[in-house]
Amino acid sequence: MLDINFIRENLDKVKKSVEARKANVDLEKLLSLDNERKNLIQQVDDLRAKRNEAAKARDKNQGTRIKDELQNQEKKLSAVQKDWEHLMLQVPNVIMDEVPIGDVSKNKVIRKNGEPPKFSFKPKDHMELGKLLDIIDFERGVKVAGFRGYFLKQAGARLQWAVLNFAFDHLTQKGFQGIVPPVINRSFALEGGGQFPWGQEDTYKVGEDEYLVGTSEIPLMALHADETFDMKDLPKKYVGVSPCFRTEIGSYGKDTKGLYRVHEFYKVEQVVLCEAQEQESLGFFEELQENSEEILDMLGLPYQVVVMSSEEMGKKQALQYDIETWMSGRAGYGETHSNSICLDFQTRRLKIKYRDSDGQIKFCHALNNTAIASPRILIPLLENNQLADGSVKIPEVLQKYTGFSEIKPK
RNA sequence: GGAGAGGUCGCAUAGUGGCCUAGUGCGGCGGUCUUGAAAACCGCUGUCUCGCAAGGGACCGUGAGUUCGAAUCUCACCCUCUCCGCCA
Repeated sequence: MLDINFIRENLDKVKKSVEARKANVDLEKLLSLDNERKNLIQQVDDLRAKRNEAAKARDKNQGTRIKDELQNQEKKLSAVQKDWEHLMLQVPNVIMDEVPIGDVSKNKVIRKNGEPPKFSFKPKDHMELGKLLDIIDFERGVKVAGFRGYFLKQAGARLQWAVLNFAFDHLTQKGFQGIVPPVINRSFALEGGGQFPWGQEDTYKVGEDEYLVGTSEIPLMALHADETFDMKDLPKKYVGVSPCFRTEIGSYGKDTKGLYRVHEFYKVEQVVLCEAQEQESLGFFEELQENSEEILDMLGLPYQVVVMSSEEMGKKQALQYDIETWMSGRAGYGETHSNSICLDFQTRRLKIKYRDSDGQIKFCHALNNTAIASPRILIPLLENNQLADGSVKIPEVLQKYTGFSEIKPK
């Protein structure tokens, strides 16, 4: 959420951002509602002041008269307030200068790292390999779980825990606090994290007010909702690991085969809360980016870093880098990581604050980035490391977690 | 799931319709004293919101309601604790 004062004072900037994202928000209506709201607040406050006086004087007649008028205006105010809040939640974050304006074609590759492997044979995709090695079972997965269901078996199951553990350990060693968060979250957490209203249909609803989160970023952000930090307690650096759930309703016909787009997966996620200084946040953005790239480097996976365009990035982000990892089965790059700097967009919704050195209370800045998500990351791990007979070599850093260095056809 | 108790300003506690502009203690900040510190004493010390300001208003778990007036009464909900039951 943006500050209404910021919207008023930087209307052009906000408008540009809304247009660049092709977002659907009526800013004019918001501003007129805001005026109405301010007037009503003034009126209601005046009436309350009068009511308080009348009550003090035990003036029943005066009191009754004011009471009626007050109830009237309060009703109006709460209706306007509700519409106002509804619209405020729909205003996307302001994009940073670095964001390319336009659709997916404007996504900009800024860096490539590692060479895609060359094969002397036609590489198999992970579905074939999964079957051949007997480590993925899609047929029974669909039988049991429905569309996009899967079982990971034997070495496949071990491999998934290995990557997750590897990434989790790696970040814990770097000073990130490891967290296993709840994944059934109340609506305030999803709304606060900026998942709602935009991603509502991609979210499973499991209770009156409870939802399955699509990323541990949601509970990790909500963790400190309504808290005010001392400066000395910042930054907060967390690494969460959790299952993630996504309906993928918006991607109905897309990536229908394989492990690429599934309804449930596991993810190790980095989250940072820091002071509200753009330079400092950008420093953490870099740091989170390096961490993810380092993990891919250690796994020996080639990748490219992409700056997401204004229409492709999420509504809560001010700037978003994705990492696309080389997947030999498709002979191309596929998204595996997403790095986001959200400034105070989420923390304002969640009321996560800190007391600055000047005594002022400010909203923290927040960032999040994927460390590793599986089973999607198994795609390049299997496809890029295959041998002619379908065997798959395990990257060295994972071997202490898997306990084997190779998966062989049965 | 059943039965009780409870949610008040960072923490602890007082407060059962108007003297609550929420008291007190602890903690924190500043000062006096001291070579320095402790102790003692004095003062200050919540958040949000409207306003250029002066100054208003809101907030006692959340939301409705009763009343001229609600932390206090009514209803619903959420959460915590204790005991019992069930259970990985």
